[in-house]
Amino acid sequence: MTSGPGRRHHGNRHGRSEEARVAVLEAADDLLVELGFARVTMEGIAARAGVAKQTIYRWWSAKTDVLIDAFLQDADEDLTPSDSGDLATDLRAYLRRLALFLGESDPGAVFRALLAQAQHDPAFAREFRSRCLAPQRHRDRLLLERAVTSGRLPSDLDLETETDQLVGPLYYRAVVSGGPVGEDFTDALVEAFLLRHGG
Amino acid sequence: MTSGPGRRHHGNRHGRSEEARVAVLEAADDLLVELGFARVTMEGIAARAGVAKQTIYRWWSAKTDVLIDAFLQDADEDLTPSDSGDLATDLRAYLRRLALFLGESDPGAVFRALLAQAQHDPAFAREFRSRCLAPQRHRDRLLLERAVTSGRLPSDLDLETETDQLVGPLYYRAVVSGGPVGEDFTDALVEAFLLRHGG
Amino acid sequence: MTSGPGRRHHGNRHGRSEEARVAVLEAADDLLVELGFARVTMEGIAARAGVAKQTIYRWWSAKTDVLIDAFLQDADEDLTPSDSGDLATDLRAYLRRLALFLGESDPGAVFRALLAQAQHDPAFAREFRSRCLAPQRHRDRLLLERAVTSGRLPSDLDLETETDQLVGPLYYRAVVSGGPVGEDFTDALVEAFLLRHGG
Amino acid sequence: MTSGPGRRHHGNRHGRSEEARVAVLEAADDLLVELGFARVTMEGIAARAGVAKQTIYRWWSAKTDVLIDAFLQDADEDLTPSDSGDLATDLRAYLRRLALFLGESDPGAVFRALLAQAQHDPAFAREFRSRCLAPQRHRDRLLLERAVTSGRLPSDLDLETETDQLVGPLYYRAVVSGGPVGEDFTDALVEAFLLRHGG
DNA sequence: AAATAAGCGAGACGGTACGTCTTGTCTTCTT
DNA sequence: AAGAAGACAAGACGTACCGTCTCGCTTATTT
Repeated sequence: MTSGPGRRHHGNRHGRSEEARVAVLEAADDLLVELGFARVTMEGIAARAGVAKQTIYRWWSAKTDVLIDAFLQDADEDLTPSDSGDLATDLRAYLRRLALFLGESDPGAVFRALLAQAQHDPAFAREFRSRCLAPQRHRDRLLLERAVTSGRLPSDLDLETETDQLVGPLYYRAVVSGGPVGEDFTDALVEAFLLRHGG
Repeated sequence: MTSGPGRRHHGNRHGRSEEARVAVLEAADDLLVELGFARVTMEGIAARAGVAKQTIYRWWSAKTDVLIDAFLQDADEDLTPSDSGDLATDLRAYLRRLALFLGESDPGAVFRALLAQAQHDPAFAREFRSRCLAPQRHRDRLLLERAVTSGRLPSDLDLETETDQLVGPLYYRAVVSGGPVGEDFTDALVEAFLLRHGG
Repeated sequence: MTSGPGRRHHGNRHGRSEEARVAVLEAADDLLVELGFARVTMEGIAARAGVAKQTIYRWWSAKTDVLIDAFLQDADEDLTPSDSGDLATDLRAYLRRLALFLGESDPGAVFRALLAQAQHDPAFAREFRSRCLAPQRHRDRLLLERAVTSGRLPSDLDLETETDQLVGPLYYRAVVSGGPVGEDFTDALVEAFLLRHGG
Repeated sequence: MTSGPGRRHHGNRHGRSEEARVAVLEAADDLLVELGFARVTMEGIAARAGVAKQTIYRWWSAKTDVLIDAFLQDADEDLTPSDSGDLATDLRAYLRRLALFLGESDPGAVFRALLAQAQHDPAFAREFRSRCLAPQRHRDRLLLERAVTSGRLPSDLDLETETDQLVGPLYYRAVVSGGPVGEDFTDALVEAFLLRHGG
């Protein structure tokens, strides 16, 4: 219970309060899941976090900006693809985890809310794409990239289109149609891929 | 200075004003394209339409409700699949039109905005799914349905999964990744489908 | 308990809500006396009056503007000089009432607060002078004016300076020095006046 | 680049920085004249003085406290009555100087602002009366006191009431009515006094 | 010389109130 | 009866200051 070197205090000249930062991100996360995006407000986040509004505005520009940070803290760890050596196995595992993430998890709810907000606000869309979607896209295509590098897939493969065909239907169900994204479905996507590329 | 027979007046005892209805839908449509969803307000719609706020609230529950009506007026006509007899040709044509609709058209912008709002508000999501997404889903699977009925595709085909694989990547690019949805891409989706089933 | 023609309701196209107007003025008056000027806030007035902040801002520009209205409702009735025919008697009576008003009454507290605020804000000072001080000044010199008109005082009397000598010391004690303003004091001011002008 | 002997540096263990003290008082004075009391803030004073807010709060309790100090530095020197031996002459001279002080000078502006604030805040009123008004009151009655002591005025004179009649109208014009306080006016006040006592 | 300790500039913090904006309801008058 | 007008209660917005706090620096004295 010692105060280590990373311990930040309220207000000092060397930067922001880590305590406040974490409280805000957690409050935003919780409120989104509890109330839904529309009813999350800066005032609500401040009250829940026990923080002054000005402290939020000092470090974030809007509630979407808070939520991006909240999302980024969770997304990396949950979604890094494994690498067993067998492409089919890895793809099946990754799509299952992606499905759970998008459809069931709290960070997934944040992701969908931000994705929605990006439709409403072009300026935010740019921010969201570069900070959230680009890394996510990178994870989504990572297994195919590795397979090309290791020679298990031909080097002239159109990675963009192939990735879209692999994960697009999954996002579609999770975000647009609201259909179920169970193992049957994700496995079928992998089967279709293998049919195209000879697995 | 006479009023023609079809002329509807402000306030009358014979039902709602068609004039006001149309003015509201057009104002909503225009404002969405001009300002983006976030900056469309009921007050703005009323002002643009030259209509009292109460008139809007009398007939619609919220701005999303107005936009659904505005969308439904435009969507049907644009997206009914043609039927040339050749499945591959029809699929290619439909996906191209769907891509243009989602990515470029004004009704497509309304659609994306409403889809986004459905992420933020579960109650609206139900409304939107039944009134907009279900018909859209019906159009998206119509060609495959016909082909099954006419025997060109096997009757045990999983229509849901196949439709998702066909249009999912397209929605994904249009709504999520923001990538281009040109002919190359839509044709590639049809090729993949034919590889699975076209023989 | 009927709703007469003057009865005003919440929001209609023909003007403001009398109910809200009165509630705001009373709330402002009460809060000033209870808390003192510095702790009267627009939010506090709104909450006490059961009124939305916007309703206050629609009709008043600031809390001082509300207080001016609150003051004007009370001041007229309390301070109209009587006219017994005897100048000395009338002057003594008026100064006593003025002393009580400035030093003891609730409207007097409002007056002192507004006078103070006028020192702090030149723009408000102009407003306050024309709407409150000018009528007050008129009341303060009314007895002398009448006496000049009726010939009891010479027509070349410098009314401004005489009025200042009569009431100035009283305002000075009430507002500046905080000294007592009892009958001894007000009567002494009248004696001095009579000494100057021959009783 | 040497530091002179009187030079105070940031931080030392034996007392406050004279440099900071002076900078704060000057900043407060300047800002009051430039912006008016309402727009003078602790943050503004700190910024103008090139001083940390905490430094101000360490030595003063509020902006009014700063202004009292700023006022006291200027007031004494300007307003000590002269003593020519002739009461009427001295009174005329003093009232003219008092009028200029209250109505035209920068310290007079500070005085009026503090007087105003004393109306708003009873606790500050006590502070202000004892530290500013009492000495001022002493100066205002000094000439009459001396005249009593030296036998030029009767020893049973009610000094309080006489002083009020002498300077009250002047304060009244300067602070309340905003009327002009020229020589005509101040001389008239002295004439009235002489009429009462001058013989 | 090193250690100590106070005042300092800096600025983040939890708060409160500001004045504005939009929402959805309501009432009145007009057509 | 429907519409136009617009006042209303509610409550979130983003900003400005408040007064408190911690920090690391500078400096004068003490050891």
